[in-house]
Amino acid sequence: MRRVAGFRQSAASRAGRRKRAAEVARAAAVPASAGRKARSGKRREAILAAALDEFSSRGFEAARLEDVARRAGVAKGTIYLYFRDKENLFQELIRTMLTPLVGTIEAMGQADVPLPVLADRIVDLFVSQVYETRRKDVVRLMISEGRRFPKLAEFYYREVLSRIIAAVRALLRRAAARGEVPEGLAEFPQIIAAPGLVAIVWSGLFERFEPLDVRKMMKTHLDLLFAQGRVP
Amino acid sequence: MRRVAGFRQSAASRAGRRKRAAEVARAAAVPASAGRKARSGKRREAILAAALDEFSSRGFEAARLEDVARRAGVAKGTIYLYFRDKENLFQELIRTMLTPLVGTIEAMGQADVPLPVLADRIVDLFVSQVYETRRKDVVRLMISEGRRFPKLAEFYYREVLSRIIAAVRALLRRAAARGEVPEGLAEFPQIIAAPGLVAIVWSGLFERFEPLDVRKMMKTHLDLLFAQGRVP
DNA sequence: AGATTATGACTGACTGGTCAGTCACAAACA
DNA sequence: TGTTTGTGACTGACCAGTCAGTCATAATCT
Repeated sequence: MRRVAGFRQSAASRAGRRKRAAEVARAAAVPASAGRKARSGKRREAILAAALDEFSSRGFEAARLEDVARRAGVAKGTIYLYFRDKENLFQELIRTMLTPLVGTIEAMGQADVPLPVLADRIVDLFVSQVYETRRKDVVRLMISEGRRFPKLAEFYYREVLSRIIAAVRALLRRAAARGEVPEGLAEFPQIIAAPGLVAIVWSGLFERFEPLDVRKMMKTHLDLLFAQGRVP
Repeated sequence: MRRVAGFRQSAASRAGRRKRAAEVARAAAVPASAGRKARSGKRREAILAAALDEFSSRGFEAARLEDVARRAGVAKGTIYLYFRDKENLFQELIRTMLTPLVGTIEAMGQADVPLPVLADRIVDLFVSQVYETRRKDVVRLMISEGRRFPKLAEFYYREVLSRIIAAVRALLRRAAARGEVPEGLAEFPQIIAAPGLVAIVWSGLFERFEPLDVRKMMKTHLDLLFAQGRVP
């Protein structure tokens, strides 16, 4: 995987601060006093967090593992003790950060609550668990780079997306059976999530020109969709 | 990157293969018979088309200008006669392919047609002018790479997106005034476009696992949103 | 018209900068 | 002490962008 020369600052200008920064970061990230097991876990986490920062701001290709290492307070070679290669690091980042969310969503899909309450819950869940979180960056990364990592896209589809879709679809079907939403909606759970995705893309590209009230947009959207049942 | 006018290997030793290769490549892309003006235009187009192919399949960073050149039937250096650098090539690609669409959309925003007809028109416009077109790839590129090109995102927002949003918003306001859609919707024209964006992302990442009927999804969505007015 | 000269579009080998991944060695631990 | 964990200089491969040189075509001349 290759690089573009023009878009980064000169190597020389970065080199000066490097050593000092590494020492500071390392001390901050992993206290030398902890046991080996705990220390190892913390290192892994530190590397993943650093990787997310770097991948997010420069993109997967342009991100330098040396910068990831520095940010994690670790030497470059150390990354290779925890991850097979750059791609595997990316994979583990996605897996680690998104898999836990699935259970939460599936749980939410079980309960049959009144639609207005459901709308609020969906909005809250998205905003508090994704949008205001580093998960937003992970999702953005998946959107941006996923196409070039078919295996990763497959993993994500199988382990995350298909399960979320199934949960939402089941929920919508039950609501449709009660006549609260039209039948057609259950066929496209993607519609429910669409504004969330728009918000993530928007925040990365256009927020600075025109801020977007995510919460309000999602609420407006869901209220509109869910209002169908009220006037049969 | 600068060059010192140092020693290069003798020109004569290079000249041997040149002529044949040049003729073959050029013949494929641009007939040598055309006038200089026409020829130049075709070359530009050929390079842009090739760039779209390469950027789409490998991403901006990983795309090699040498591959773009080969695909366009042109030498690498020729690209630099038409575009300042790789980034400018990307910029021109976006500008060239998306700007013309704006007028069409603004025109559509003028007419006040019945909502069900409007829904069909929006779906048709999106599917026939974007989704089933190379513009889909351009939009995908914008989504994927736009964050790392703030100037490009700004251009795109100013010249394309803000105008589309304004047109759709005006349309929605007029519909709201007639009571055909709720007031709230006009605040978020993004909601109208959201499933289109989802479709583009989906097609790149998950189509092979679960195909998506874009037309039907968009229609379902718009019919739901626009159904509000029918039952006051 | 045909011959001659001028132009600039086009070529592609080359350079300098870049970085993922390796490995010989060092430090920390138990 | 031996084992595990960590280090960072190094290497091999990579590619954007350059520019001296070429040659098809246009312009000018006869």
